[in-house]
Amino acid sequence: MAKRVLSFDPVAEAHRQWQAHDWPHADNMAAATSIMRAQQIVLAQVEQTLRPFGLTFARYEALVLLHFTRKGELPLGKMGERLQVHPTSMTNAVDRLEAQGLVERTPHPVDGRAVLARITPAGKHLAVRATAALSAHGFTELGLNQRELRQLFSLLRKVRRAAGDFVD
Amino acid sequence: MAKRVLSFDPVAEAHRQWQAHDWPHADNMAAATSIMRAQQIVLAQVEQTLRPFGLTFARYEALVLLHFTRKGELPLGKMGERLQVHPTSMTNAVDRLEAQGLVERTPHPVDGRAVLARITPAGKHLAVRATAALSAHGFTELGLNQRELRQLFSLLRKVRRAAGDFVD
DNA sequence: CATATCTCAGATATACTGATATTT
DNA sequence: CAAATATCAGTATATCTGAGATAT
Repeated sequence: MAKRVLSFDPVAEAHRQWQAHDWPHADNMAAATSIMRAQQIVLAQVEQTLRPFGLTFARYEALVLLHFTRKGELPLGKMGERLQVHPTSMTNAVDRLEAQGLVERTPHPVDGRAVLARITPAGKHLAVRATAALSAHGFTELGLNQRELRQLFSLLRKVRRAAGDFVD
Repeated sequence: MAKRVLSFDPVAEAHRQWQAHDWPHADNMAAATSIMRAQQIVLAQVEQTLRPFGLTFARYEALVLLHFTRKGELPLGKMGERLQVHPTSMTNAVDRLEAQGLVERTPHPVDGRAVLARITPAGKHLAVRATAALSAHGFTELGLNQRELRQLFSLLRKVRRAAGDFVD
């Protein structure tokens, strides 16, 4: 990574350009671009924090999802649905987690088509340790106070709902 | 993609779990997770919109950056710095844009080490058309009013500043 | 000589398409 | 038989590491 710090806000600069060129929806473009760029930055920090644990963010998400499930197991299809990833990507992620001894595949008790991924004791242990590391870096250094954090969550929730992430 | 709509908000559900397990910084985790997931959704829409133009979001960003530059040209290094991508990724992106006839490489007039990427007339034309398409979909369907858009921009700007995206 | 800019080769991660086996 | 679930093979994209070429 270049990792260089700019002396100006690139999104604000782009916003000025969109307005100067009379391109429509400049505020929308700026908000969307902000989401993209903030994610890029947060993801880079998160992946750096997870690397010593041998986890990517995608695999960490899968592991924590299982950890938070009552029986510690879910069909791969449900996991992909929840994490919004392609079925083949889920197969791949579980392949890797299984190779690391963090989850294991077991047959579904009633639906012979489905396969369950179940988190192992080692997987639970790593999920806790990795989350503690993220709490110490990455995920907690957003620079917002509690009111702002909740405001941000609320706004992005609207975005996600409008985009069809969920219905309620 | 699974493209299935959940009947609950997965981030809110995770937030409940973090609180129930007494994991610290639950509000921070929820906000960060919201950023990741919103980006995932917006990016998918954007890439779908750009596909007919033969562009990915990464290449679109590079193209628009050149389009917004006075002379329509920039050294690859500056582009990578601005877009926060690895030098080799920039080389790769310009390779593809050049193969599509949207940019061309020219030697830097004074610094023999540097290479300029310059947007072509075809590149400018495509940048305008692709942006119009994004204005009609993806980037504009955030589901927020103007006040909310600016609030979101402002909050994410704080996040980006705290993460060292820029200084002002 | 040390640094900066770009490129190339190789490795890894994710995603998508299309096809297939199995079960419902 | 049609639909659902998971997997596999092959392809594409993007990222990163490490090395090297050229210029400052």
